[in-house]
Amino acid sequence: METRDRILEAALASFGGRGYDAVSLDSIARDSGIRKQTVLYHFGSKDALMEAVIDGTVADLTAALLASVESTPPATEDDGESPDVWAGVEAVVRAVFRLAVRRPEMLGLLREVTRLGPPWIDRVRAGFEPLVERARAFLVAGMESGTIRRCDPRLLLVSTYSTVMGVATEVEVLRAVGVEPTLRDTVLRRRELLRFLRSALVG
Amino acid sequence: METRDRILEAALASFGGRGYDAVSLDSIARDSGIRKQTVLYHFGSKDALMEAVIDGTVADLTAALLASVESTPPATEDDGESPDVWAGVEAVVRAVFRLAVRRPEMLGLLREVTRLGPPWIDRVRAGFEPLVERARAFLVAGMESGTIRRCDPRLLLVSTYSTVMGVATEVEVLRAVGVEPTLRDTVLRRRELLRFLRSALVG
DNA sequence: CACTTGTTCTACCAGATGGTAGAGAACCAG
DNA sequence: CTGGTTCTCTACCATCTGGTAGAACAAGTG
Repeated sequence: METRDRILEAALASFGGRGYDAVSLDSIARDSGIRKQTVLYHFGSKDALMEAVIDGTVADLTAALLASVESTPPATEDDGESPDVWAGVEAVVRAVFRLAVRRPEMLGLLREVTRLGPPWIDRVRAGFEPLVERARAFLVAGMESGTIRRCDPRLLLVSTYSTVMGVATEVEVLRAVGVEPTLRDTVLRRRELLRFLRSALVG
Repeated sequence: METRDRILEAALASFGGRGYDAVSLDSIARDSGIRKQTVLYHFGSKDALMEAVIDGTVADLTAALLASVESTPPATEDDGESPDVWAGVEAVVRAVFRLAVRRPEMLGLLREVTRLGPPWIDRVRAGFEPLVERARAFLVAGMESGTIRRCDPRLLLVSTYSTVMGVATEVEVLRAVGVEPTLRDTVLRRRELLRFLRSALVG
């Protein structure tokens, strides 16, 4: 069972970092210290390997994000008081940045899959559906409590997602505007992003 | 000279839509109604073709964005009055959405190149440098006139870029939250995005 | 006419790709 | 020891990849 995990790890790094088409089974095998045929023994084909990588990543990302949210008090709907909406947003942003630093391949894979589209994206959509629904409900609750400005929660979710993912992972765009994405710099970026989001959400 | 243009068009559509690695010279030639060797006659190699596609796209995008900005009064620095910052932002967003509808391959190529990184990204960076500098100066002017909240203009630029590009081009993310990216829907998306940006920038 | 130049083609190649067939080794159970 | 299961390997294959060599053809130009 250990070989299987090594393959998955190498495949995640390659697929998330260089992209599905740019990576060969041979190179994944080389990274794992084995032969290509061993890869094909554990996962029947390159497509099947990609499926396994996606499923694993979706599970890990879901777990990380849920954990980050659950460490903050949830916004129950019978709570007359305004729930601490902002703490929730901040927790998620922190989780995403932690992922961007520690497991950048995972966010890279997510980007890659949204680029490749079907059929890969379907697995992600299915796996993330509860998370998306939860985020939507979170925004709606924030609007009803008056903390978040009223608008289409789905579009607000897309805007927020794009902003967070972009600032956290678009290394080349950062360089293009003269920001070197060092580790120390990441903290500044996160703080600016949180200000940006607070303005955008609270309106 | 006509064949050359047909090749460039087909290559742009393929590279921007499916990605550099996923596209073969044979398929580009097929789309252009010619043989692969004719492609290699006009552009010495696949890499050289990609370079030409990138350069053309950078030029076209620059022209489109500059035209959109110049149709609105520029913010001169000796202008004591607050220049109409918001009109500038709105003009650019409108231009990007027009591109997303009419030439989605161009924005797709831009995404692809930021994903591929060096050496491709260098050409884009070089070509966009004046545009980036102009945008940065625009934001700084907005801050000094009190229209835009004060912060690091480079990071604000990255946040804004990410949000606009995401909302305009991330089709699969839109579908994941239940928004079908139809043409009619695009207008709504743009309006919501502008509200989002106004809140985020004005703060 | 011959000669050059520009363009598109057929023919071909070496290397990489995803995938198949099957041998050999390690292990456990009887 | 024997037989079966699990895993990793070598050997091989059909196909596709980017790229080269050079013929065929047209259009000028002297």
